Amino acid sequence: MLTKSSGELVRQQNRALVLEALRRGGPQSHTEIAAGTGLSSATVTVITQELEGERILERSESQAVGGRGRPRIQFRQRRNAAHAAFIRISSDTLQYSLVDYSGTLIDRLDERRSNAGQDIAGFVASIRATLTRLAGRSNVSSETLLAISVSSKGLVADDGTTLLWSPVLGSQQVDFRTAFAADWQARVTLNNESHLVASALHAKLSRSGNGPIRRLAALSLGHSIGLGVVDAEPGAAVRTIAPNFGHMIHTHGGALCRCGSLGCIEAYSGFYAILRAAFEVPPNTIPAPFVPFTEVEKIAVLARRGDRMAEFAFRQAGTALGNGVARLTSLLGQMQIVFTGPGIRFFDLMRPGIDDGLAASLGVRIEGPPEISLSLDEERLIFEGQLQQTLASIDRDVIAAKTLSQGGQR
Amino acid sequence: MLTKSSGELVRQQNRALVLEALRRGGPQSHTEIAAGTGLSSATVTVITQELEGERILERSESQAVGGRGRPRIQFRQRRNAAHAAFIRISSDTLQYSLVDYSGTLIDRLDERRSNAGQDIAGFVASIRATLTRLAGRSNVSSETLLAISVSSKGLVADDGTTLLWSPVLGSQQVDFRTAFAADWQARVTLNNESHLVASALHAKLSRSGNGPIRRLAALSLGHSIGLGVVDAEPGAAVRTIAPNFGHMIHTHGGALCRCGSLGCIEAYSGFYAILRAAFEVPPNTIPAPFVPFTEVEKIAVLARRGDRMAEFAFRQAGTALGNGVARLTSLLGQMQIVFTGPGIRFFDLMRPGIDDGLAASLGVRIEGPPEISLSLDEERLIFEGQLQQTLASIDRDVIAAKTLSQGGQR
DNA sequence: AGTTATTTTCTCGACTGTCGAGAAAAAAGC
DNA sequence: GCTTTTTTCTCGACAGTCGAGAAAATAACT
Repeated sequence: MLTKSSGELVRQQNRALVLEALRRGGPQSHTEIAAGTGLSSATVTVITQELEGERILERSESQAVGGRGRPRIQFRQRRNAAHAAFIRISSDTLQYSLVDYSGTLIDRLDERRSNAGQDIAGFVASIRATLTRLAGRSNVSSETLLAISVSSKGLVADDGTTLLWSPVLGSQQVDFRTAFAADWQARVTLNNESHLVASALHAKLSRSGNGPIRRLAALSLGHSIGLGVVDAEPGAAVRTIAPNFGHMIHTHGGALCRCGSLGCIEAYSGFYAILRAAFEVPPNTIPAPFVPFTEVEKIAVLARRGDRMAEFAFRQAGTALGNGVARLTSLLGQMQIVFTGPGIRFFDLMRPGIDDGLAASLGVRIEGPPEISLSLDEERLIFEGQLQQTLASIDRDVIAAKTLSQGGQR
Repeated sequence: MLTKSSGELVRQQNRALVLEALRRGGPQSHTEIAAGTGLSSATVTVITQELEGERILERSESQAVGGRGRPRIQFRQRRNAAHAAFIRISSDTLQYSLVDYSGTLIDRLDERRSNAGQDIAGFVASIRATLTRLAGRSNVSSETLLAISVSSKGLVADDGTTLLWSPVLGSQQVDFRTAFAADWQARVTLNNESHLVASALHAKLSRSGNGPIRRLAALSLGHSIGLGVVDAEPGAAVRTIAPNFGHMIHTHGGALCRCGSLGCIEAYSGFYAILRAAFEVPPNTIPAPFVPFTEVEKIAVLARRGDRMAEFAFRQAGTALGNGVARLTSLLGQMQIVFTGPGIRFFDLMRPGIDDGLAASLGVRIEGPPEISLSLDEERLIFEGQLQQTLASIDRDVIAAKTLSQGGQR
């Protein structure tokens, strides 16, 4: 449904535009902002003065670019205007990062996770304590910590803050919004890792390539299988989804998955599934909770030497992935696929199965196979995705809070 | 990416708002529009006067609602301000409809389709000729026919006008935009039927129920299987997709589908597939091009009497659908499902299979099964969907054309 | 019939926002 | 010190929305 528009909304929109330009292009002068946004010079003056008064932007007279004329003065985000915290939950560690409003990392802390059974309350309490410690040692107060972004593999609820199922906690659910409500007023979001990877890759490739990419999927291969999809319909806002891909049904009544269901993609393509298939363990065997990476590598060596069962294990994993991607494109349309995660070391072994699984689909037969590529630095992409999404959301909030802000004084 | 905003855009947005309110609530007076849109009375005056000057709206002083005070005067769409044509392609008929800007049907024409092999050029030529005849006899000129909306079962390309694959034409492709370019300047769109059904149902149920529905899928059962999905993310624009559901892979290397692939959902759940399974014809047999509805009914009678193979055929069809819906919700999230089409007469027979196919998924196990209902009047919903989408698109065009319009004179 | 009450529509001035043009500012070159 | 060049800022014009109250149009009342 449409909503009313007015002069004030126009200003909001254009303020957002200025901040977005600054995010995208780094510190910029008055004229650069005007060129980048399409706003007139006069309007840029008004908006930057306003943002300066609210202590969101500051000017840095540096950058003595030789040349005639009045020197440009650059505007940049005032670093202490806001802060954000990221918490990355993975199977073996918890990584905490603290960034300022300009997007620079100011502190980081890695905590080894004990895989020993910890109850959910203890888990949450420990995260709360560590975050408080991290913020404390950088003197970041509840006033300026505006966003907390948690990332994990697994299934996120529609509310965007509840973890429904994860490889780390199983079906023990956590609502991170309520978890942090007592300590912080920050806006809390929970993101699937692959979602962040897809988002970061989309931004990166759209910048470098020719024009924005229509649709992109990031598929993370490892012990579990993750998927993030970015859909940039021209004219509309970019939309991202983090489907429950690893636990989408591959074959009805098929192999037993770690989640307890039968026939999930993960039960064919996850590390434990490859192990199971290679050693001809019956597919209804309860999967090993952890598979050392070296074990999978051993199987890969066997497969590359021509071992039939090892070859079959990777091929079967590929077929499940190929079918899954074919289903994805049947539903959402043709898209570019980027594989990430530790599993891409074995991509060559899975490729025949993937192609096989893809070719089965009418959509692929008509429109051709999707463009497939690999990306190695998953970790960095997760961080970049978190950075982009969170700072953009802070920008939006900062904009909306215009009148409420205590700024404006000198 | 954000775009520049300005005063003129505000006016555009608010003009659109007024037209949308009129679409939703029928003819309305000045005050009703103000209340419905949230705009001030003064603004409504300016906008309605403008639209009247452009000969898009007209006032009808009727509706002598007893009561004191100055009588309300109602604004309504000027019926001749624009026209739209709908062409519905189904396996046995071509239905042409002509509507005016107020949304009332002014002419309709049904043409029996000869199933005899007709070449694609002849098919297109015949449609062009009939549309010209229909418009001619109602005196609708190329100037006022602003939109042509074609609907069919099958797979629509990303461009929104090319039919990639359809049960009617197979993989003979047609780009309807170029097909009509010579005769009309109208904006041409091609929609999947189930897409339109989903869109109409979403609008209808959102109106009647409490608040807008988050997500809804319409699944059409018949000779082929169609799916339309509406995703109304709060805050964002409503998004609709028309996936290639019938030809999404159900089982890798499975039964032979009419499209030539192996293992499509349709190859298990389409009428011909039910027939094939019930009579124990090998699943790699080339499917019958047309299955009379009465044949399927006969099998249903058998199944209801307890015939094992007939029962199995429907159950298997249900499992394929259930798995498909489970995959859909894995990717897009939980949603309400509405079944339509002739196949719902056998819904009771498929239900066990559907539930079975759904239950296999982790998402369903965690969030519970989706809400499922049936809807009988598929044909009417297709028309309503076409009406809503097309008139809304004409409204948008009309708004944008403000300055270019030859209106304004008296 | 004339007056009053009531409701709706329209008009006017204030306010907010964008824009183009040109003034003011600040540096390099001569 | 003056000129040139480039950037930033200021000013008036213009477009749009809004609230308040005037004008319009009818029913009810005397």
